[in-house]
Amino acid sequence: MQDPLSKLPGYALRRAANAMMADLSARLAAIDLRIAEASVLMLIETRYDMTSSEIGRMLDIHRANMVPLLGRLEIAGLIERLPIDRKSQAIILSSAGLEKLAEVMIVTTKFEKDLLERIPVEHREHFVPSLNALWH
Amino acid sequence: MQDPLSKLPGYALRRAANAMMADLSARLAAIDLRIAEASVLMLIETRYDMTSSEIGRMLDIHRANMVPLLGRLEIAGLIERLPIDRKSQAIILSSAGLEKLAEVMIVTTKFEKDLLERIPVEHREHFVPSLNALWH
DNA sequence: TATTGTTATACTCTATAACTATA
DNA sequence: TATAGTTATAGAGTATAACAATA
Repeated sequence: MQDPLSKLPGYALRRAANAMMADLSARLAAIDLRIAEASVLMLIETRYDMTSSEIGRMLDIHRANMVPLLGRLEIAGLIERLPIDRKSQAIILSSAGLEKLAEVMIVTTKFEKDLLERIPVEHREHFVPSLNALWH
Repeated sequence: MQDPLSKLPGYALRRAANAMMADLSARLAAIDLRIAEASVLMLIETRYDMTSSEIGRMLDIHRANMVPLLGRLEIAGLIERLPIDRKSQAIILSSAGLEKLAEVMIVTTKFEKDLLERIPVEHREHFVPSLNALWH
């Protein structure tokens, strides 16, 4: 569906992100996860000392909104909470969470591959650096 | 805020779009418009025979969600409805809508300029073609 | 039969304020 | 004083189903 707004970078960015995130959402729904939930699983694999607030700051999710998100992951048995002190707790992957993460990697690797292949090869290497310049 | 997900094209796309749309939202709020509303004003400038359903298809907005959107624009006096037949009506800019559109163009032109300038010059020309390949 | 405009509804995502307990 | 975790709530955005009227 062509329209006269396609030449605007901001408009193209919005449409592309909406289309790709709808695609990713559908793929992750097949393994019962939302995008933000999958992001959390991927993020906490690398460290075993991240608090809910810290995860939220890294993923740009308000800590108030982390509560139901982590609640769902905990009910699904994918994460555990380890007390750091009497105020904070580390969010870590459970063994079921580690298995789920393997599924996440299969889904996201395929997704990222399909995404990149849609971009003409002469533009492809410029894609991630451009995007990261917009929010880093 | 660096994190290990930054290298993933899909993740970078989501973060960049969220950041830029938050920026654009704030700029448009200064002239009492939402992003989708501004998009409609820009789109209907070019033609005087577009129906609500047609606008929705071009902007990827469900026609059920066009109802409150156009309702707000109509209450603000920015659009008018012209009967095409007894079923359809054309959505056109009012004179106030045309004035508002001039403000929209000032805001969005500055926004698009600032956005592009954040992208390193060697990547810049590849940006819009890459994005449009993802949803066109 | 297909489409337009509409109503009603629900779910997700995001944002803010406020509270407590602890650092 | 600042931060962590939480509750409650509200505003957006998005999605589906269903309906009457008209093409």
